[in-house]
Amino acid sequence: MAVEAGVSRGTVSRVVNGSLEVSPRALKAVQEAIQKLGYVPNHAARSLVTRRSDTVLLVVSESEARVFGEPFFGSLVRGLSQELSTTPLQLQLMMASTARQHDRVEQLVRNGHVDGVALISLHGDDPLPRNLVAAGAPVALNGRPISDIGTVPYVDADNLSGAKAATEYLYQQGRRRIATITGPQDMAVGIDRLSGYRSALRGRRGGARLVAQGDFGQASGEAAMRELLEKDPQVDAVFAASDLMAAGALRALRAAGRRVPDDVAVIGFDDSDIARNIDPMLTSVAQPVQQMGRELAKLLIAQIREPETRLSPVILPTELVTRESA
Amino acid sequence: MAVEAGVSRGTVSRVVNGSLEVSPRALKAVQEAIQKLGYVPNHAARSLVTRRSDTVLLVVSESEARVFGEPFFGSLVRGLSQELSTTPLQLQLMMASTARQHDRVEQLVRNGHVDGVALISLHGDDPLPRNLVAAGAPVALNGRPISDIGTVPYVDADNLSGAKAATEYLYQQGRRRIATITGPQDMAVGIDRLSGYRSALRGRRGGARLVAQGDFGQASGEAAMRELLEKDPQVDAVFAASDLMAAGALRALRAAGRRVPDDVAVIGFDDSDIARNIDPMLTSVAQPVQQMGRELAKLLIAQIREPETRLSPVILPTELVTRESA
DNA sequence: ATGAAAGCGCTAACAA
DNA sequence: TTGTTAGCGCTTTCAT
Repeated sequence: MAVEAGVSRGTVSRVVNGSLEVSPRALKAVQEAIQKLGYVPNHAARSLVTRRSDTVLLVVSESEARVFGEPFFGSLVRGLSQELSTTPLQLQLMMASTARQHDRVEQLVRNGHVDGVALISLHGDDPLPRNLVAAGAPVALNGRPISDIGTVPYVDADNLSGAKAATEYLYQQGRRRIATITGPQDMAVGIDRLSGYRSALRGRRGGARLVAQGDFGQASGEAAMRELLEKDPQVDAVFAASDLMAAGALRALRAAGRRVPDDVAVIGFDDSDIARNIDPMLTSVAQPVQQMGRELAKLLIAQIREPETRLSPVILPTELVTRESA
Repeated sequence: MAVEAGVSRGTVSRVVNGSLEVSPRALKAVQEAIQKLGYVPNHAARSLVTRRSDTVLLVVSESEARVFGEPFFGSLVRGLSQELSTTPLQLQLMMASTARQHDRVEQLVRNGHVDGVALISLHGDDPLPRNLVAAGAPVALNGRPISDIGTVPYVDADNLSGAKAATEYLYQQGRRRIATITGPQDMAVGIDRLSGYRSALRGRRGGARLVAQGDFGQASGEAAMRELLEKDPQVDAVFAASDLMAAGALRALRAAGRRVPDDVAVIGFDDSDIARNIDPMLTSVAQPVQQMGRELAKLLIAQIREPETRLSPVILPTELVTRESA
């Protein structure tokens, strides 16, 4: 390589790494040699001396993956990958739910095998992000951590506004007995979507406050809807904190002989495949999952470039997609 | 490290790599030192000398990702990751749809930056697998390649048997005018599911052959169902090559005033979220996606361990999951 | 069974 | 601006 271009290895290295202190002549010679030989720097050798790995790790704490549903994962990865492709960073993947696996992640970080870590679907108050930050690694979270970590930047959808918009929409449609089916209240996403509902109804007169608990799953939505119908047979709208629960609600409503949206309007959350394919098609709050992946990557990239940066959370807007159900 | 254990670096290396030619004494000393110091070998340094990367690359040819639906991706990755976690291999991810990106994958392989490549959601007759094999890299495909490559091992679900089982089930339920909604006929998965339908009806008397084309998407299923109803208003069953198309068919049937399953039985394929959440819940053919991920990894691992191995395709069984729609 | 030493391909500090 | 050189941390002969 160096011979081919008639320069020293040092100069080749300078060209490859975009150093400004290279003569146009040498630059050209090296570039041509690179072309001709199809030269690609050896990653291991470079990594050995620079002590960078040019790798970011995506850690999936499997446990809650189900909560978000799988499509979430694919879109997020797509976004991450997209953003990383503008850098030399490679994306590495690891599932880690057990403590043992978490230890392994910590080791990878401490030994400089990865330059940064993105964490998704974390357990409530997992200590992993804290430990990682303590180890001095760039870290970014997906989803607001429930125990406020303060120092770890995260990306999340604006669940509160989304839920609020959905509820307000129902109110504006003239609905006055608006119920909600919540997600688990030990997760930020569950809490925030309930807060949004409450906030929309605050100060409104005539608005009933009908809350039933769910776990984001279909069955829980169906049960919750039955419960709501029993509590208040007059209920004329329901905001469910997930599409799956909305689908369950739809079943319960049909079983009870209520027409949707004529008798009861239904809104879900996530704008998933199900929303588009169920009958009636669900009005739902969409979150920009792929964009969230991109922002997650950006958070990491910024920290890797500028190790001392303190980043703020990134909250991405949600959007109400109206279809047949409300 | 070496000092701590009172041995040479060479011996440490021997212990770490499980060489048999180490005295129990030295072995113990080194192991204790490793424990004490939390030593982890530097991956870059090792890779530099061994010329292995201990990394396998998962390449997603984005274009068709949609066809399978996103949940597919998540489960597959989970399986892959699970299987790889029993080895020192790391999973690296890359989206590559453009020719440029394909080139990059080839370069990574040629320069020994990855030890093997798994390819998913390939375009019909993508040359990438061939090129990769030519470059001497272990390769494994997900989904039978349409142009028979012959030398590249792949993993696939038994689409033919699955489709056949679904159709036979309909027949056994007494249905005699069984239609099908196919997937695109330029993909193995579309072709095989149609073949399965045909094979089930072959030689059966009274069985109508009603075929309508779809593209795996919901809208195409709805249109296809309308078309089928027009062609044969007496149709009493339909096998759709995807759950999405089955969901579309359900819509068309409801619009036409047919009851499911009373008037028309419906079976989908994929056993996706939608199948479980739609009303009526879909009877559907399940494929073991996570298992497919595991097998994909195994294919790679086998080739990495034994470079000259010629592997056969792995066809995994499908299963008919009966619910309300048939 | 073990130590000594060479060298994997690269970057970065230094000298020129 | 460029060449020279010293390692980065590891594995792997080759001696012993």
